[in-house]
Amino acid sequence: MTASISDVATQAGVSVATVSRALRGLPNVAPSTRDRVLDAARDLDYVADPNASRLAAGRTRSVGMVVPLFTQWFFSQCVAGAEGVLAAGGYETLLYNIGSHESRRRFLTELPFRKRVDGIVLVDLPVSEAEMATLCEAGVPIVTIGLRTEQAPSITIDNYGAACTATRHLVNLGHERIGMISNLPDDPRHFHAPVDRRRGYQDVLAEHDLELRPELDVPGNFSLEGGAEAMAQLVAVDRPPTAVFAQSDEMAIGALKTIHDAGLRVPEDISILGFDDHDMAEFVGLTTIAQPVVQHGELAAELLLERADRPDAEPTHVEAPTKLIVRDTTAPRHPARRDGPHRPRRARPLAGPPRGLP
Amino acid sequence: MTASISDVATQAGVSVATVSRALRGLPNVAPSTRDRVLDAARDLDYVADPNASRLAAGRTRSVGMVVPLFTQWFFSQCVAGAEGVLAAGGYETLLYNIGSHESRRRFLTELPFRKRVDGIVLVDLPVSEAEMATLCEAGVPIVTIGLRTEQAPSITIDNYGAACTATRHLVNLGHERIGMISNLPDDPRHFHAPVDRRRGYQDVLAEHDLELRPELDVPGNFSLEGGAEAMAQLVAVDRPPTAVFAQSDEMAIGALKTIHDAGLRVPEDISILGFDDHDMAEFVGLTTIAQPVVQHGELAAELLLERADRPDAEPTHVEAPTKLIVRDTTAPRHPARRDGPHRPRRARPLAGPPRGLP
DNA sequence: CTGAAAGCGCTTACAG
DNA sequence: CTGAAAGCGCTTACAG
Repeated sequence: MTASISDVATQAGVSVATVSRALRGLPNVAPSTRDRVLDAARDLDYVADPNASRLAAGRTRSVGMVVPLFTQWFFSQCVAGAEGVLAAGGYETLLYNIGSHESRRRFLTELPFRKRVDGIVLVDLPVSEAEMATLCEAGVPIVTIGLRTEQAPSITIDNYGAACTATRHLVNLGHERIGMISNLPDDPRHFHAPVDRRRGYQDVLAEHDLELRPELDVPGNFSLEGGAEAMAQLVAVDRPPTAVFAQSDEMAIGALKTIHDAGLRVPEDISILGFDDHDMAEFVGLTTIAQPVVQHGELAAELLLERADRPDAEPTHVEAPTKLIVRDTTAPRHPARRDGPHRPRRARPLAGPPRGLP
Repeated sequence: MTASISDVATQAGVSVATVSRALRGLPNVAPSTRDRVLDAARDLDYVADPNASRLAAGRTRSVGMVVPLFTQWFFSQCVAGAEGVLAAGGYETLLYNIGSHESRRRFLTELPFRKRVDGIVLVDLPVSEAEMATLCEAGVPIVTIGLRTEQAPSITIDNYGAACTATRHLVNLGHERIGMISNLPDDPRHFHAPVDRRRGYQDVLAEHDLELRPELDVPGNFSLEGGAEAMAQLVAVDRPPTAVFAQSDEMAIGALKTIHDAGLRVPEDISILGFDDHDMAEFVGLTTIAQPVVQHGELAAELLLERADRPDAEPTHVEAPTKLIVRDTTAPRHPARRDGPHRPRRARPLAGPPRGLP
C-alpha cells in the first residue's frame, strides 16, 4: 500500500509529530532531522493524505467556485482567473455548477460546501437578501462577483454607467430608434446587471428626448440563439431600430447572424453594440463594452484568501473598470447621406459582396 | 459550533453507528429508528464532514479533470459535460489546470491527485508512454480524452478520417492549392490530433496528385490570434492557397479576420474550413468538422464511474463520431466561372458590401 | 436491527 | 528541538 506518516517516521527514526512538522516546513525542526525526514519521505514516495490533514487541522485548503452556467464564456474566464491565484496559493478549486433551477435550490438549502471548502466565490449568482443571509450562516467566507451586498466582499462593475456610455455612443452617432437585447423578463433569478443596464439605456434615451418604445426592448437570454431570436423580433417591428445595444457579446453575435440572414447590413443598415469584450468580439469587429473578466476571478480569489486571515474585517468592495471599444459594427445613422468629416467604418464582412453572375 | 454525528446520536437516542447507517440509507435500520435519526439531523442542521467520511471510508467521491487550458472552448465544454454526470452520480469535480510547462511538470512528478480523488480524466493531455505509466502507478483510475493508450479507457475521434473528409471537401470543390493551419511545430507537448489531421490532409492531397507545399502548412497554436497570424503567412506566400483547412474553429475564425483585413473575400477568394463546431461556428457561417465535445466529457465521466466498480476490466475505447458541416465559408474555386448546377454559397458577411460614396 | 470499539492518517497543544 | 497522546468526525467489521 501507499506509505503513511508513520512509515516515514519509522524510516527516519523520529516521531510522526516531527515528520508532520518537518514536511510542512514548520520551524523548530533541526536541519539534520528535517533532512532525514525529507529523505525518508522521498524514498517512500510519501504524500500526506489531504483528508486526514483536513480533518485534523480543520482547514480544507480548497475553495468552491459557484457558477450558473459553466460553458458560458464569462464564467469560464472567471473560473480560470480564480483558479490561477488559488493554485498559486496552494488551494484547490472546486466547481459548483448550479445552472438548473433544481441544482440551485439544492445548493441554497443543503449548503453542500459546508465543511468542504474554506471559502466560496459566487459568480453572478443572483440571490435575495434572505438567501445571502442563509449562505453566510454556513460560516464559510464568501466573495461575490457581480453582486454587491453588505455581508461579503464583492467585485462589481458600474453596469448603469457602462450602459449609459454604450447608449450615448449610439445616440451620438445620430441614432434615434435604439433597441436593446437583454434578459428574459420572467427569469425567476433576479440578476442585477440587466436591470442596471436597462436603466442606463432608458435614462440616456430620456435624456435626449428619444421615445422609449417597449417593443424595442426584447429578451435574449444571454445566449447566441437568444440574441438571434431577439434580433428577429426587432427586425419585424414597425419602424425598426437603426441601432441595437445587446447586453452581452454573445447576444450581439447572435443578432449579427439574424441581420445578415434578413439581408441587412451592419453597420450601414443597423449598428450593433455588445457587452463583455468576448474573445471573439475583436474577430468579428464588434463594438462593445469591455470588462476585465479574468481579473474579476483573480481579484475574487485574492479577496477570499485575504478574508481567510481577517474574517471580521469590513468587506472590501471593488468596482472594476469598463471601457467602450469602438470597432466596426457601429456607425452613424444613414452614413451615406452625411457629408461631414466622419466616414463610416464598415463592419468586417466574413465574405465579400455578392457579385453579379457573369 | 456545527453539529457532529454524536450530537445527532444523542438527540436521536441511538449510537453514532446507527446514525451513520440511517443517514446513508443503508439497509438494516428500523424505519422508526431511521425517522428519529432523520428528524434529529434536520433539527441540528447536520451534514457529515466529508473529510472524516473520506478518511474513514477510503473513498473521496470526487474526480479530477485535468485540462491544459481551461479558458479554451473545447476544454470548458468537456468539463461541463463531465461535471454534469459526476454531480448526478454524487461526485465532486476538481479542476487541475496544467497549462504552463511548470504546472504540467509538477502534476506529472508530484501526482497531486493521489489520495485526493477517486479518478481523473485527462483531457487532451499529451503524455508519453513513460508519463502515462507513472500516472497509472499512482493507483488512481484514469480515463483519457483525445489520447488512446493500452492502460486506460479513452474517448477519441478519428482525426485522420475527419481530416481526409475535410480536405476532400475542398478538393471536390476544385481547389488545388490548399493550405493548413495547425499546431506549433516545436511544441514540446506531443498532441496526437494535429499529427493525425496533418496526415489526412497530406494523404488526400497526394491521392489527388496535388502538390504538397510545406510553406502552406503553417502553425496557428489553436488560438484566435494564432489563426490570424497563420493566415497572414498564407496570404503572403507566392501562389497563395485558394482554400485553407484550419485544425480548429478558433484558428479558422482568426483566419477569417486576416482575410478580411487583407481585403479578400470568403468564400469567393478563399475557402475556410474549421474543426470542432464551436458554438460560434454556426453564427459566423463556418464550414467545419463537428465533434460532440460535451458528450466526450459525459462519456469520460461515465467510463470513470464504471471503472471504479470494475478496475480490472479491459479498458473500453470509444471512438466518437465526427461530421462535416457545410456552411458558407467554403465554395468552389472560381465560382463565377463555373456554370454547372452548383451555385456557390456565400459566407455570411457581418456587414454588407461597401457601397460607392454617393 | 443495534452498539461498542477500533481505526482511518493526520495535527496540535502539552510537556520536557 | 522532539515525543507521547489526545483528538478531528466519521465508517466498519464484529458481536449480539
